[in-house]
Amino acid sequence: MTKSFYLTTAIDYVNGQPHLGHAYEKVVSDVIARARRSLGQEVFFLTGLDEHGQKVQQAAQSEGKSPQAYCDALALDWRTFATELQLSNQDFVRTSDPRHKSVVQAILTKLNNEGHFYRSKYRGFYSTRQETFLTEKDRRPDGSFDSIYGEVTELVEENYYFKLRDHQQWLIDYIEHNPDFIAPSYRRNEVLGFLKNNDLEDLCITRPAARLSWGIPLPFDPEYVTYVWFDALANYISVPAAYGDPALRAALPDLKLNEPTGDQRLALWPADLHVIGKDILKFHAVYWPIMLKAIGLSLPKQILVHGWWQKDGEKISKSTGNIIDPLAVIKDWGLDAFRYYVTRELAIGPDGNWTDAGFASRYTAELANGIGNLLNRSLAMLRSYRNKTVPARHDELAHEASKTVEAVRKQLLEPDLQGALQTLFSLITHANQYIDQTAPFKLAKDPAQAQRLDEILYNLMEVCRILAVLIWPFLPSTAEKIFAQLGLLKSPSDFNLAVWGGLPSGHVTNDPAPLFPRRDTLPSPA
RNA sequence: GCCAGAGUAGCUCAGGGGUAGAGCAGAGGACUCAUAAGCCUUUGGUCGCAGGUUCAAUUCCUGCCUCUGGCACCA
Repeated sequence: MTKSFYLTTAIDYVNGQPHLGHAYEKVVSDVIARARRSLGQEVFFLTGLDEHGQKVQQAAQSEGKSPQAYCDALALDWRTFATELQLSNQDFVRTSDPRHKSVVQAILTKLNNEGHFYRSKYRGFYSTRQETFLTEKDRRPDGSFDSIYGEVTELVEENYYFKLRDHQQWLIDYIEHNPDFIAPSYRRNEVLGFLKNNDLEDLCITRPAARLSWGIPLPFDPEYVTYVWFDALANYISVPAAYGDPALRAALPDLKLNEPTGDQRLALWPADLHVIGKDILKFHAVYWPIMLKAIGLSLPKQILVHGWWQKDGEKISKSTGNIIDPLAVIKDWGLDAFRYYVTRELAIGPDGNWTDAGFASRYTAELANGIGNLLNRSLAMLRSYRNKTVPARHDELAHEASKTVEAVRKQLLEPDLQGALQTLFSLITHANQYIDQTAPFKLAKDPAQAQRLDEILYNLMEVCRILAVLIWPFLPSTAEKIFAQLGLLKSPSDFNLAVWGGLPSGHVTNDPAPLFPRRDTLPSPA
């Protein structure tokens, strides 16, 4: 059993409908997953939902539903969302899954037995709305609390805590010795700055069941449910454990979950990549590694931190109506146009700025006039001049194409998705220049130039074929369409197909049809 | 306030001790296979401000100004 490339997204809190930020993270992750598969790796891509907590409990109550029924309904929307984005995830985890609960309880039992937890009283001001205790730092000069906290009450509570204090130094060392552990590097610097300038405080990992019943009960104290950390973060290992991952089974020998047999067993841990938003960096780069070390597991290879989207230079906000509805955009422009814009517009890391004009501009200039038109004009010429039949192989653009292929391969592995798209589009530009320089439409009028015309047409068709393979991780449907128009029966999902000379002489293509029809309207307001 | 980082063409950004670069936008042109697409040419800049080091600074140093991110929740 060889270990798969294991890739996760953050699991989203099931409190409302998916928006652009969720869609972005999922698409980026999916492109990486598809790229790795295309390059020949076995990939396990996991996404899912975080369902426990007070907000869900309250929302369910106000709708007169059980929390589980409430989550079931929303989970349907989120699964549909994943489908609409054409995510290629292998599994979809929900923290209310029985398999997840079993793993969480096994972890808690083990860490409790090994003395990682202690019980302690805490008196403080509690904000129900924010589900958090407030400190003196949260107070305003007049002693009151900001209205974002809602009603604040003072209460005394006994809870369980996870000892973090002893873990600070090894974690600093680990991050310093593993420069790729947190990417981009400025996020790594932030974490190191935090770890070096603050003393870690122990982590409160429970809530009294009396106050919060919608959670996973502590196996050693039914008066409590576990809270956030050992619930949500644990999804990354609960699913591998359910698939019988050897590393996890070894770390959690008392796990009460049937082990799958034969082909269903998977080796996934350690994760190769956690894709997360910058808001949850600390949890993933500080708490999570410490939890894993305590459990006795190795750390994920990389935490890749993406930025947030703005719209028209302003913060996206439901209350001001400054929002993007990804599903509306997809309905209007097509999924691949959406996937293209969010991966092309910004690198993974910095914040991005969504503008409808920018979206329309990339659609027209790059998708319609770029890749769409290149395929269209190339196929149209082959149809007019050679009755759709591919001439003998000729290698005039082979060098340029293979240079592009190798550069894209590197960028996909990094992963530099924006860079890969830029590289790939340089081949489109090159092919368009080639058409102008060689003017096949002039040669077609002179029978004496038939040989030269054959050569040019072959080069164009072959570039289009290779482009489809390169673009497949980003725009799977478009890549399939290109192959279909080229009359190819295979799927463009294998990077090995991006080798020059794949089109056999005599092969007959199909008719051209615009991949991205030009349009003159802006996307409808979300 | 503290810690990073950034200020370069209308916009987004790359670069880097010695005549300033790309893409998009703008202007002009030749062509016609194509989704009136594509191609070629081209106008734009005291490289944030002030000092310093140097034969030479946009680049290195110092100070200042402005902005962004992090330090508290949120994809």
